[in-house]
Amino acid sequence: MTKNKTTEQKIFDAATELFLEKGVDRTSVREIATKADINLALMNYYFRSKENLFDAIFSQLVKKNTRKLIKILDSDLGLEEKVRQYVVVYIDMLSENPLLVSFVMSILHRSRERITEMKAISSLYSTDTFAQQIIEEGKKGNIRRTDPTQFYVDMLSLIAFPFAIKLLVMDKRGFTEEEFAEFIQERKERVPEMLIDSLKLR
Amino acid sequence: MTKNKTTEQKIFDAATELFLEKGVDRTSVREIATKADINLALMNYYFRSKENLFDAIFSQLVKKNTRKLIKILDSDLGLEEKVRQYVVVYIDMLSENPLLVSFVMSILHRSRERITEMKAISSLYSTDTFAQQIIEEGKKGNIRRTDPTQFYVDMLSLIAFPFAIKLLVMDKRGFTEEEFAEFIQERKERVPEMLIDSLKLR
DNA sequence: TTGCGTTTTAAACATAGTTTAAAATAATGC
DNA sequence: GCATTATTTTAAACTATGTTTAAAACGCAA
Repeated sequence: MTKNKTTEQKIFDAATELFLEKGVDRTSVREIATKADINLALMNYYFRSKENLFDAIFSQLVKKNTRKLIKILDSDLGLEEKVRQYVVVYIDMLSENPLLVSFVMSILHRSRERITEMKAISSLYSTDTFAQQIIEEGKKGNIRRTDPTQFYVDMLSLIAFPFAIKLLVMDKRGFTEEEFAEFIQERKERVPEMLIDSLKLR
Repeated sequence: MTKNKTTEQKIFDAATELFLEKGVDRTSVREIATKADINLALMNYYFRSKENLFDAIFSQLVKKNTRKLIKILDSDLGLEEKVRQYVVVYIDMLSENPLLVSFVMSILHRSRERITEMKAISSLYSTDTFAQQIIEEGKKGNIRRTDPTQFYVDMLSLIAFPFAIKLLVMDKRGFTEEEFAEFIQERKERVPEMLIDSLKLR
């Protein structure tokens, strides 16, 4: 019963598992073929190339994970609450799926010029109600006048970068996996506080 | 006169240029050999492997660039001034050498387990007077009690990550190179302010 | 059952990093 | 100054990668 999968699905699933486990570059097509129990050439038959297969997998991963985040940004929550929820949900997401980060990093490093063409990227865009909200609240004098792009970049940086430098932090501080996880958990309070503070009038 | 370079130097220089220009993965050994005007096998003769050559180049790049940063952290400046200088010098460094970031990112993504073995990493470590300073000032009640690691990670994130997601930001906001450079320049004021605010007592 | 489009296969191809073993060159000892 | 030894350079081959090819196997409608 577990084996009604189409060939395309078998390839997709095997590749996803391997890519997440050992990284794209360190996963060979022959390895995928073996794990999926298919002929080598079928990978190129169904997906035109390994890069293409990667794109497909990445798109699916991003879509699956960013839906909730975009929903928060586009909701009608107040700015403070919106930031709080976004940070916590995002950090939880990366905590549960730490490989997503190195996955994303590998794209940023890969294919420089082609990055904007990636289908998946488009799903990273919210409808910008968040940016509008920051501008509006600034005009009303509820918060400091703030460049939404700067604020959004601050937010992303404080959320995602620690995962990217995980191994460096662990090595420098002698953290175990558990200690690093704890370190990250603390950030679910620290980061929103910092971001909201930066919006406060002085 | 320009050609008294030893073979090892010729390889090193050609590879450095190519790695920075097109990335490590997209630079072939044969290409390096051609540019350096040497035989293909000499690359393996002088450096044991391409990965090793990369390590050597990376070490040199990191050393050359981080000296100034470590000096600031280990200086006897006050905390505020130290943060200000560190952020500005770091951002300037990455602005002038934007390829350093994608270079570093590629390492974080590469060789996961071997990362701590990298010679270059050690030069990222200051003698931790900075951490001590944060703890001391916290005890004295001059600033909020703060986990130095958290603060350091905040700082690094706000400085470096925007460079890593440069293409995403440019695409999303329709920035030109100049506009992105300007965006980064603004962060030289914004980021220290944010960091210093986070230390203030409330 | 025949014919035709789809799927699968084994084999070959091009390019990558690396190794080898011989040749060329430089250095050393007598 | 020559013979020997060590170092450097070379061309070629080796292995592994992603990809392509052309034939075979399969599925199904006419």
